[in-house]
Order: sequence, then C-alpha cells, then structure tokens
Amino acid sequence: MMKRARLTIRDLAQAAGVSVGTASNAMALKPSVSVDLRDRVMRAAAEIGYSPNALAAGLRRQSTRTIGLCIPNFANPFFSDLAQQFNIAVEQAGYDVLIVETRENAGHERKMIDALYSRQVDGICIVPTAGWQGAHVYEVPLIVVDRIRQTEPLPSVAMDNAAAVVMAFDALHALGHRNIWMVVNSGALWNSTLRVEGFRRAAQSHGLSDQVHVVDTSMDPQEIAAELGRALEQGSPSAILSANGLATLGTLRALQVAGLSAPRDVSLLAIDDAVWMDVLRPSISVVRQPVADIAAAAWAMMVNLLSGTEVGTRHVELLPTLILRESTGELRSPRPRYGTTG
Amino acid sequence: MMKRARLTIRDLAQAAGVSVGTASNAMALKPSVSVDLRDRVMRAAAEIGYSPNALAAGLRRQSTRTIGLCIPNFANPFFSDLAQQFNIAVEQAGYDVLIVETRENAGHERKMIDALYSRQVDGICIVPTAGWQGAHVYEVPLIVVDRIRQTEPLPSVAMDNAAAVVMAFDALHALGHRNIWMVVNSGALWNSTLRVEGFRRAAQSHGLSDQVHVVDTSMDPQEIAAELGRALEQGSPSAILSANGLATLGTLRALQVAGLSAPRDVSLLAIDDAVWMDVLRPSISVVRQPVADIAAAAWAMMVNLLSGTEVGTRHVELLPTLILRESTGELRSPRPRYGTTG
DNA sequence: TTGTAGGCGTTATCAC
DNA sequence: GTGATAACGCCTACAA
Repeated sequence: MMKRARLTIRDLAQAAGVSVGTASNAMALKPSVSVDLRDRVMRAAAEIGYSPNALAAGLRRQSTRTIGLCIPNFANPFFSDLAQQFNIAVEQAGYDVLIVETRENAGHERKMIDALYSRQVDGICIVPTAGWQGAHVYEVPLIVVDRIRQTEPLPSVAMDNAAAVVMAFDALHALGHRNIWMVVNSGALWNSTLRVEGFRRAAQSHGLSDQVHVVDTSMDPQEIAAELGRALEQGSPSAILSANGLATLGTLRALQVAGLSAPRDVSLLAIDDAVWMDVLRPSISVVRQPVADIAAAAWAMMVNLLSGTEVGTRHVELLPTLILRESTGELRSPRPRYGTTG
Repeated sequence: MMKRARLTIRDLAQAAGVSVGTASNAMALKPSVSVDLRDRVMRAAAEIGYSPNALAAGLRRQSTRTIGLCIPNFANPFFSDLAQQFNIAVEQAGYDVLIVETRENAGHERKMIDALYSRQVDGICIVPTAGWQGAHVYEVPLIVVDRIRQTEPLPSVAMDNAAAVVMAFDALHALGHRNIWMVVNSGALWNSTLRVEGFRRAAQSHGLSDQVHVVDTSMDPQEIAAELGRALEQGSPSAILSANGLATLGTLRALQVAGLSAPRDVSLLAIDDAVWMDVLRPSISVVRQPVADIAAAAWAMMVNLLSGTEVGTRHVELLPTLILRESTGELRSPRPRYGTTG
C-alpha cells in the first residue's frame, strides 16, 4: 500500500463501477441496493482503502450518531468503569461516544461541553462537577449521571444513595455495631449530601442518632485522613462507613496513623468498590455501585430522548450490591452504652 | 433563553452587523480584523448563543485540530493517567483529543482507529494491543506509546524499560537481596519482554543469573497469583519484582495466600505506581513511570510530525523514578549462598 | 434499481 | 479592513 491522498466516495464509486449515489447507499446498507452490488462496493472500498468522512456525513445528515460523555476524572475507578460500560452500551447500538474529562473544574467542564456541542453530538451524558451551573440550553438531550441534583429538572440516572447507606448501616448494625461513624467529603456535591442524609435517617430509624457521627471534609485524601485522625483522638467508633473511594483512601490512612486495624479495632465498610480493595489485607467490605446498570439505563434513557418518545421515566435510581469482605466483623467487646437518651 | 434551531455563522454575522467572512475571521482571531470589531462579534456570539460547527470547519479546513488517543483500558491507572496528561499537553496547544479504548482487543482496536480516521483526526497516538497488526497506512502521523516494538519502524515514546528494571534490581541488590524473582504477564507484549530481558541482564551483570527466576503468566491477576503461588511452594525468593500493575495485584494475592508478608518474609518492588499502593500496609515500593513526560514527549513528537519538520528524534525513552516505601527492606537472615558458579 | 443536482456550515480566495 | 463566492465530502431527494 502507498500513502496517498484521501479517497472520496467518488473514487469509491469509480472503483466499484457505480454512481456515487449507489456507493453511498451501499455503504449505508440501504435495502434499496442489491446484495451483490453492495458486496461489490464493499469490496472495492476495502480494495482501495476508502474511509468515509464522518465530518461530511454528519454535516449533511445533521446528525453525527455520536453521544458525548462528560466525566470528572479518568483516574477514579468509578468513572473509568462508567466510561467503559457506557461505551459498550452505546457502541452496541451503532453509536459512537466522545469522552471528555472535566477535572472537577466547572470552567473546564463548560469548555468541554462546548467542544462536544461544537462537534454536533446528538446527546450528552454528564457527571457534573460541584460548580456546574446547570445546562445552558442546548437543543440536544442531556442526562445527568451519578451526581444528581434536586434543583435541576433534568433527566437523571444514579445509584439510590439513600438505599446504599441504609444497606450499609443495616449490615453494620446486624454485626452488632452501634457506635458508627461516616466519613465523607461532601464539597458541594448533592451526592454526598444524600448519603449523609441517608446515614442520619438510618441511624434515627435504629434509635441511634446519638451514637452516630459524621466526619465531613474536603476532597483531598490527606485532609480527610487528618480530619478523621483528629476525630479519632476524641472518640472511638466501632465501625466506620466511608462514603466514597476518596474517603476510603483517607480513612485507611487515618486508621494506620492511629494504629487501628480492621476489623479488630474497628469495622470498615466502604461505598464504591475498586480492584485493590479485594487484594488489600484486610480486603475491604463495600457497597458496590451498579455501574453497568447505570450506564445501560443512561443509554436507554438517551435512546428515548433521541427518538423523541419522551417517555415518563425521567429519574432512574438503581440499587447497589453489598459485598462483605474482611474489613467488617462482629462487634467484639461491646462497651456499655451510655447517653442514648439525650 | 429558548430552545431554538442551531445558529450558523450567518446568524452571527447578521447579529454583529458584519459579513460572514468577517465573522469567521473574527472568531478565528485573525489579525486582519480590528480588535473592537472582533469584540463586537464575540459579544454577539455570546449574546445569541452561537456555537461554531466543528464539522463544517473541519471539512472545509481539511484539518480538525484533533488528535486521537488509543489506549487499551480506562481502568488501568497508568493509561488513565496517560490520557489525562496527554489531554493536558494537547489542550494547551489548542488542539482537541479524542480518546478511545481498545479493551486489549485487536479487532476493536482496528475499529476505533478507523473511527478516529473517519473523524479526520490530524494524528494518532496509540498504545497498541498485543494483536496489533501494524499501521495500515493512513496519511496521518502515528506515534506508538508505551508498548513499543522493534518490528515496527514507527516513531515511539516509552519509559526506558531496561533502565527501569536495572534501577529496580540495583535497589534490591543494594538491600542485600540476591535471590530475586520477577513476576510478569508478558502475553505478546514487547514491553514485558523488554523488562524480562532487562531483568536477566541485570542479574547477569551482578553474577546472579542462577539465583534469579522469572514467573511468566497471563494477563489475569488470579492466574498470576495461582502461578506464583505454585512457584512459591518450591522456592522462596528474598525479593520479588513485579513487572506491572496487574502483576503486582497478582503478586500481593499470592503472598497473602502463601502467608508471606512484606518486607519481613520477602521484599516487594513493583513497576507502575497507583494511588492505593501508598495507602496499603505495607505501602508498596515502586518504580514509577514518567507519565507526564511520556505524554509531553508524545505530543512534542506529534507537533513535529504535524508541521512536517520530520526531525531526527523518532524514538524517545524516558527514565522512571524509584520510590522506596515500606514493602522493601534489607535482607534479614541471609542464607548461605550456593550455586553461584554454574 | 440506478444516476444527478443541490446544499449542510464553514473557510479561503478574491475583488473592493 | 471588509464583503461576496466557491468548494470541502457526503446524503437525499428526484428523475430515469
């Protein structure tokens, strides 16, 4: 093969001995063109190395068959998983995905959305940053994933955060734990707010509102560790629930510094799974997000929006899975409870 | 704001009270248009919510100012870091990046490259899969990253694998270790092959060829663990060097199963860092890839290729960093050495 | 079933 | 410094 100028559909038509219209229809698998002729065109395309120009096609068709996916951070396993699963779901439908990273920065997020829009994507799925200003009105469907907001009337898909926390709390409670802390880095994220709310409600429903404590800090694992460390000097929970991957990292660090080991000194249960959590010793018990389901639901919702069906379901919440590993155990030496009345 | 039809540059020109040509030039920051007029156009654009159509621009300009990045797997921290860093480097130059995932599958890889090409990217950076058949000749610059191959005469950027292994070996040797194993999952990847070669050479240079052992398995951490587990029943290294992130995961699992703890029973040094390796107890000593440098070098090389400068440097190898943490320690109870002569 | 003309939104090339 | 016009490659009518 030789390096040569880019081939157009005219070259293809000529090579296949048909008109451009036929060539176009053949490549698009239109039923209006006979099978053997289509094969001839396909073969010719492979022969001469023809590659269609998606720019020209999209321009003409006024649709790129492309969906934009906006995630905060590639490095976070939850988001990279989400990207992977969404990719798979979308590709199966013959669409393409454009993945962009906002780096938790609202300004950059805005730029990336503009870039997607400029590329004429047919729809956008977004995990918004804390500074997200809402959708400046584009005329493409937009779905919010994971970080849902009460204030935005946009269609959304996420794990049922309240249910996840209740599931976690109940699991710890069943193991005998009463003095339970939650470590969270809420920032301005609704997501974490929902988890904290769920936590408090779960505690309340068990009549444990007083023995429960929330350590809320920034997004940085180091700071989380420091904050939790300080709290651990003044009290000692029998179980800790970390609200997400970052919080789990910070919690682990704090526990080490404090010389506490799980599950002996304290049980640890984390929301959000990661590969290493199963390898770590002790392996970390987790509430795992239904990532594939979230991706599939987001895509399903997008399909509806694209077809203009405007179905009823505008908010989907999926249930997580509890995976008990080594970091959680039964309460060993239950101390006398005090102060359950205040 | 209201939902409305997509605005074209004609709408912008009209709103700004200029001709389309001027509007175009103004948006492109051409010096031929006066500053205040440019501002007027910009303001009008913001006012009416004009967003340029990248498809049309790319079609006409015959250049999309877009680079494709092809990585095997979002979930691998090395690749997600690479994507992030490459993104940053490219964006600073005013280009865009299209990131696609090949899922370690040559067929899918081929599809994704075709998709990038169809989107008229100006260049492609790729971390090839094991089944990569080489570049079917496209007329855009292509740079191979990380997984370089002797057989392909393509420009490439990667860590200096041999140097990385030598660095690791020397570090272990300096700690008194002689009976050193390497755990690797080569598959058909040149990368791993290079690391194994480097390992053997390093051993040789220390006159340790006989005390050195390579455990080579598949890409699956479970299998790696199993394979290493079997090997550990028959011999006991004083130090283990894992060749990449996956191998490290497998090694950790195998060590747990065997009841070996680092650095007491065996020292562990890993190639490829990850966030959790610094949180794990013991934290894992690593040879960290110069990810940002690799990304920057790849982009720099791409810039040269794009400008047609065709500079001399076609293969860049960057040096890694050694980070000694807790998993490595001095050899405690040195056993008598035997068999150093064969 | 096949061939042909027109236009998608933009930029580059011209005259002014 | 500014305004009209052609062309980028493709798809979709419509005519044959």
